[in-house]
Amino acid sequence: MDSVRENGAKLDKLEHAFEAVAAYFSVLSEPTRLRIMHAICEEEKTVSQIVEELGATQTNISRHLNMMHRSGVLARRKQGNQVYYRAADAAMVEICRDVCGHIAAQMDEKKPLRGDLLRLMPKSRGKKRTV
Amino acid sequence: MDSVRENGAKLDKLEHAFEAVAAYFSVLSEPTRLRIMHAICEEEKTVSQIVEELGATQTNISRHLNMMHRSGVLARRKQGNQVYYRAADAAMVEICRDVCGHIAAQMDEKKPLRGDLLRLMPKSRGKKRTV
DNA sequence: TGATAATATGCGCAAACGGTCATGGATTCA
DNA sequence: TGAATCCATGACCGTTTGCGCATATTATCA
Repeated sequence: MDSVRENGAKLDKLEHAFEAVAAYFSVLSEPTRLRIMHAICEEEKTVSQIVEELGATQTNISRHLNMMHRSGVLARRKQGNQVYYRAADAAMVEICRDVCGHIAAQMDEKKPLRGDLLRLMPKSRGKKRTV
Repeated sequence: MDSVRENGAKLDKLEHAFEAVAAYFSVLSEPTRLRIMHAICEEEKTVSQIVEELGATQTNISRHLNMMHRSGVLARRKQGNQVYYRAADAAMVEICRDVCGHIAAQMDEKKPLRGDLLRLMPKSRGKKRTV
């Protein structure tokens, strides 16, 4: 019982789990990806819609969207020429909302955007808000 | 109402907020930092305790601890020779626990460590668990 | 079929990041 | 005071990451 070096097998699993969790958080650790979440958490949108809304380049948005899709947090649907993306991981959207509330609260001890940040979630199914 | 370019002032705030939220998630987007959270979320520990428990180098742990402290998620207390670190952001610990549960659930559709991951939080004040 | 629009991707680049080694600063103890 | 312990930090390095440019791919439309 000296340290972390004993029931090896299980520990490897735990290690692997930490990497998975880190990867999960990585998705949300980038402003552009957060803006994307913010843009499509309520309704699916096409790549070009998102590009226009965020004022970013198509290449960049496409990369982020693909990354998020591979990570399983976005789903996509192709319709003719265009591809619609939407949030596929309700838990992530909720976590986003929680953290946004948390940050907004500790950012505004002066009142502003909090509402906007919280908007990250559609009809907020009233709940937690540890804020 | 063409795009994102209208009520500018507020928008800048929102932009800044996205960066803050991304920074917040960045803290959790690294396996070693997650292991640190896992190690001290229940009780404060000294740097050397953490180093030994994680089997990492003192330099590396120290850097992460300082980073997490500057980010406001850890608090520290110096006592004599040593420095005790502890979780200072209850919301973050809770988010960790939520995500760990989420990931554990979608990792084990085969049953293992889930319990260990959830242990991330001490006496889990029964709640959500959207899992 | 050829032109055009929507999206994805290979390549290269600069910056950020995680890590190590060596060292410095502070505190305890003999 | 000097040795030893604990922690932080500067310098450096390889890898990853976010980005843009150009190009490929796919689908619509004339």
